[in-house]
This record gives sequence, structure tokens and C-alpha cells, in this order.
Amino acid sequence: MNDKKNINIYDIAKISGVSTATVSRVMNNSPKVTEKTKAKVMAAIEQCGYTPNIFAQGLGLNSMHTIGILVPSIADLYMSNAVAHIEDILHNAGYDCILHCSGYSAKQKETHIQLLLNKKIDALILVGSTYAGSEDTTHNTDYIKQAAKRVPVFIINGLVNGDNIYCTASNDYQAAYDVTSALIRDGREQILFLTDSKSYSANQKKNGYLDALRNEGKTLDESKIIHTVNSVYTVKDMLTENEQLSFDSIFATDDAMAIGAIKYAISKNLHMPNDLAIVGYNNSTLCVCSEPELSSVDNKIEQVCQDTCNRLIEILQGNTDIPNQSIINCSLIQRGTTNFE
Amino acid sequence: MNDKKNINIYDIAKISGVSTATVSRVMNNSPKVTEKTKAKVMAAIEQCGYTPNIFAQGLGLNSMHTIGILVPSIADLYMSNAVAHIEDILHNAGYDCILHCSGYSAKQKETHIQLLLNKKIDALILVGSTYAGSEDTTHNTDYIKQAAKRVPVFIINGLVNGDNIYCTASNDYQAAYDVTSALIRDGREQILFLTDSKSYSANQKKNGYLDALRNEGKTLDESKIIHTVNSVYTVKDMLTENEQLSFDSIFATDDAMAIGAIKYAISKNLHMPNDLAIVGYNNSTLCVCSEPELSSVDNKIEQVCQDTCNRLIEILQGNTDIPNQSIINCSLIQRGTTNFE
DNA sequence: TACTATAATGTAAGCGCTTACATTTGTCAA
DNA sequence: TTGACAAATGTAAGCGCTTACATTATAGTA
Repeated sequence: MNDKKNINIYDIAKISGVSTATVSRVMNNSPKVTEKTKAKVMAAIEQCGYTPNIFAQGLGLNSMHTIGILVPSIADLYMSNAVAHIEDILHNAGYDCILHCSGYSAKQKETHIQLLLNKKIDALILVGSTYAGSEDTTHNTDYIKQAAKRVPVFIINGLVNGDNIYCTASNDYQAAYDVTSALIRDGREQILFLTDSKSYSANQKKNGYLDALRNEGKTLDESKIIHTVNSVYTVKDMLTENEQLSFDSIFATDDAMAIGAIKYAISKNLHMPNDLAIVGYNNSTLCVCSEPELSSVDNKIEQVCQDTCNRLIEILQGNTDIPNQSIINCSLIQRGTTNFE
Repeated sequence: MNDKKNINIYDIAKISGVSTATVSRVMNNSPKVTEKTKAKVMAAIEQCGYTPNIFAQGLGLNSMHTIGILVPSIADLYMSNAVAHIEDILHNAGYDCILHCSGYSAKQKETHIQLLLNKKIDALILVGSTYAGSEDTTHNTDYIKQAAKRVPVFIINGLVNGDNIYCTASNDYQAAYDVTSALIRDGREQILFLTDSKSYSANQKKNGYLDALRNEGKTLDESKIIHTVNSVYTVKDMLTENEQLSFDSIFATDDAMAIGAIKYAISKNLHMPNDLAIVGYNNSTLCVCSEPELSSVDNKIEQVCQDTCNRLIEILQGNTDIPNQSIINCSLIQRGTTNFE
């Protein structure tokens, strides 16, 4: 199989009648090569269809122009979108991406980061769901800090303080605050808050929700905060079965949950947005599938990815004065399930 | 940055008092090492946190246990799901995945395949949208055959004949045939066929649709075949604007298009499935977002991926008698937009 | 005990590139 | 024409592994 001898730099050197060093210089666009010899070498390269052996290259340079990307799950709509953007941007900048899907636990992430580091990646991008916040005392980010000793680490929608760690996040706190305020000013008294995880983002959203209630002088009712699974039917069933629950609006931290709420409303003949206002999160394709369509927070995934990649590229180019944190503001896209001014 | 000297196999050899060959053997679980020396070496490895340099390893082996995956777009629901499964399966089998998103053109794919090959991948997986069929005369698959000379190529939902090329596809012809037949037996006279691409799968679906019409003795009306974009609103608008179009059922080759059809029906106050039956394709999350929910063909993405990976692993293990083609049957998931027996 | 057969370990040659340093070639001024 | 200096090119030493082959230790047998 692999016994067919690939042509190497020595072959090219011999054919074009120069040394391997010169061939190498041509390959790497070194300025110190005559146009004439360069042409000779190029001709030989063309003729043989030569491509340098990446391993040998890496052995010398100890870098492969490769970025590791770790996501909990690529099947998740938000993350697949993020990866699509990241891959595109980085590829255009001359980097390759190695993708790993780890699952959500810190343990799994740690393992995968190790694997990624073994691949001699030049930088590491962690997408989403970095646990944080005082509630989660068991959480530790040591493995991330450890990784940052080897390569710069970029976290999307998470927050870890440390050397060589760069975070970019959508401003989920502000978005949640604004949505909640808007609901209150719209006259809503009982806002159900549906959340599906303890990720950094989820936490930010919850804090925004709580602070808005507080600042608008509302009393906080813990029973209005519901932890559930990010699935249409789980939410619909949950709402149907919990008859004692009372609410005039629902703010869900993901569109799928919000769609579940819409289906519940339809089944109960509740009119939206009058009887029930609903706001989702992520502004995904799902939003336009229902009738009425779902109002949702656009969390600017593309901008977040762009920002992350920009900084990554800068840093890999040696630029050192890059801020460690960056925040992108979101915006609410109103559709049929709300009716704010 | 990279000047921190990594510990290497020589260090471990020295510390544990053996030769590098023995260390290497321990690393690779060679059977011919005494438990005692193995323990010594392992201790040194643990102590130093040694991990082998992947480049040096690759240089010797000319393999990196890495599989290249090429998808046109990871933002596509179907493809991100496929990648999720593939990544999971292959990772459990000890392989790493390099992901490239190429876009849909053959030109782009060719470029990306080249890049992937340069990375010394052990095999290449191409997901979807391989053009095929007599209509597309400009199509050529030479670049795929070329790639197959270097590594085994696995195509998901595409068909290319050639040495070292292995195809796995869902049986889209049969599924489309069955759906169309079912619609006819359900009493539908005018079945609109919505399609968004000229991919191999799309072509299979169309053929299934056409053959079913033919076999059920229906006359074929070319105007019922509509090429459009896979977007909810494009389809809804298209249907709304084309008032001369007449139909009593719609078969869309992707769920998003079918959802567009549902929205059109709702806007026209058409009752589903009585006034209008609708069938989508892919059985994606979108199906349960609408009301009524969308009947859709489950094209068994997980099985297709599993089958592909199984064969890939077999082949990389040296097994040679692997069939070149494999087909997975689909099944229709009925929901609110159809009412077949 | 001496001699084999075998298992365990060691030696050293590659793998194909990059690059510091050495050498050669070319240019220009005196 | 020669010498000085710069530019272009060449030489060869790594980079850290794997593995064929050589060597040594171990066990088994007569």
C-alpha cells in the first residue's frame, strides 16, 4: 500500500541540479533565490507533482499550521454553525482544522484536549459550555490552563481567566436582561425562564433575567426558573403536565425549547403573543418553521467566530498586545410570538 | 514559544535505563517486553508526562491515524449530523478526523481533497452531493479516482465507480418511489416534486418519483418538477406567487422546503393532509416544529455513517474483500401532513 | 554442565525536511 | 586586475521516532 516510494526533496534537487536547501528555499518562497534557479526548481516540482512530506516538515518546524477545535457536539445547531464559520475563516488564513467532539463533561473535554495537543496543534478553540460561576463549585478549569501553557487557547462563549487564554462571547447577560425588561414593560407579570444547561452562557442569561426582574421591581419567584432538556417535545410535555404552573410569557434559552412552548400554546388554544409571549434564543432555522414564527435573540455567532479567529491569527503571527476578552452584542429578532414596540 | 525542549524517547530511555527501541516497544504495546521492564519504562513515562512526537512518528510510519472528511457545508443539518456520527465512531476506533468544508463545486472539492491528501490522511470520506447522472455532462469524477490512488475513498450518498472507492448510500430511489406510490394510492393526482440540487441523491429521488408515476400509469407532467432553493421562505414565496400551479400533494427532497410548503398551506387555509399532503426528507428536527407536524423520510443517516466507518476500519486493517457499494433502506415517518394506511 | 532454541533487549540506519554555517559566485570600486 | 563584500548556493547536522538486524540473557534438554 504505502510502499510506493514518494518523490522527495532529494529527487527534486537531483532533477533540477541544485541542493536540497535550495529546493527548500523555493518551496518556502525565500527571497534569496535567483529567478533562474527558482524557475528550474519549479519546473521539476511541477513535472513530478511533488508535495513536501508534512511529517518531515513538522519534525523540523514543530508546527503543522493546524488549529484544534473542540465542541461538545457537532450535531448541535449552534455549534455546527460556529464550526462552519471557523473552518471557513481559518482555512482562508492558511490553517487546517482538526475537529473533535467531546461530549459535555469536563472529563471528556480534558481527554480530547490532550489528544488534540498531541497532534501538535498551533492553537486550540473551545466552543461553548465552559462551566463557570460560583454555584458550580466542583467546576475546575485547570485542564484549560494547563493546555494554555502549550498553545494559545480561545474560548467561545465561555470565560476562563488565565495566561494565554482568550475569550469571546456574545453578550448574553445583556440580551437576557433586555428581553426580560421588554417583556415586563409589555405588561407580563409571570415570565417563565427555561434553561437547559449550566454553561457559562446559560448562567449569563439567567443572571440577566434575574437582574432585570430585580431592577424592574418584580419579586423573584424561583419556581419560574425551569431546568429542562433542549428538546421540543420535552418542553411541550413538561408544560402540559405541570398544570399548576402559571405564566403569561416564556423566555427560553434555546429555540427548540421555545418551539415546544409554541406547540403547547397551540394545543391549549392560547393566542400568541396576547395570551402568551414567547422568546427563543439563537435565531436558528427553527424560528421560521412554526406558526406564528418565533421571536428569538440573534447571538451573532458569525461575529463571535470572526472575532475569535481574528485574534487567533494575530497571536499566531506574533502580535502580543491582544485583549483577553471580547464581547459581542446580541439583538432581538421579533416575529409572531412577541409584540414589543 | 516553541523553544521549551520537549522530552523525547531518548530521555525516557535514559531514565528507565533501557534502549529507545524498548521504550518504543512499550509505547506500542509490543508483546515482546518483560513485565518488569515495561513497568520501569511506564514509570518513567508517567513521571515525565511523556507523549511521543507525532511528526517523528509519522515520518517513520508515514501514517498518522487520521481520516480526512470533506463536506460541502457543515452548516447543513444533514451533514453536521453525519459528521457527528462519523467523528464519534472513528474516534472510538482510534482515528482522528480532519474536517474540511469545501463548498459545492467540483473545483473547490478538488482543491480541498488535495490539501487533505497532503496531510497524509489514511482515508478520505466524502459526504454527499457527488454529482452524477447523464444530465450533468460536464461532471467528472477524475479527481476522486485520482485521490483513490493514494488512499481509500469513501463516499456517502454518492456513486463513483473505481478502484479503492467505496460508496454507501441511503436507498433514496426506493424511498421516493414508495412515497410517490403511497401518495397516488392515497388518491393524489397532482404531486409536486421539489428538489434543490443535482446531487446523486437528488437524482435518485427524482428517478424514484418518475418511475412510480410511470408504473402507476400516471402521465408525467414536467412542470410538476420544480427546482428551488432549500429554504423555507423561498418555497413558500414560490408557491404563493405561482398561482397557475395546481397540485394536491407535495413531495420535497428536504424538510426545509416541505416546511415552506406547510406555511404556504396554512396561509391559504388549506387543510393538511386532506386538501394538501406534504412529505419532506431527512426527518430532521424541523419536522416537529410545525403544526401539523411534517411527515418525512428517515434516510437513516446514522446507519449510513456506521456502515461507511465499518468498512473504512476493515480496509485500514488490511481486509481486502470489502464490497464496493452498500445501500441502506429508508423509512417514512408519518406525522400530520399525510394519512396513508 | 554444555549446548540450543528462544525470548528480550540493544544498535543504528533510515524517514524527508529545515537551517546554521561554509563555500562559491558575482559585482563593483579602486 | 584585484580585493572586498554581498548574494546565491551547498553541506550536513539535527528533529524524534520505528524497526531490521545484531546481540545478549533465559530456559530447556541431553
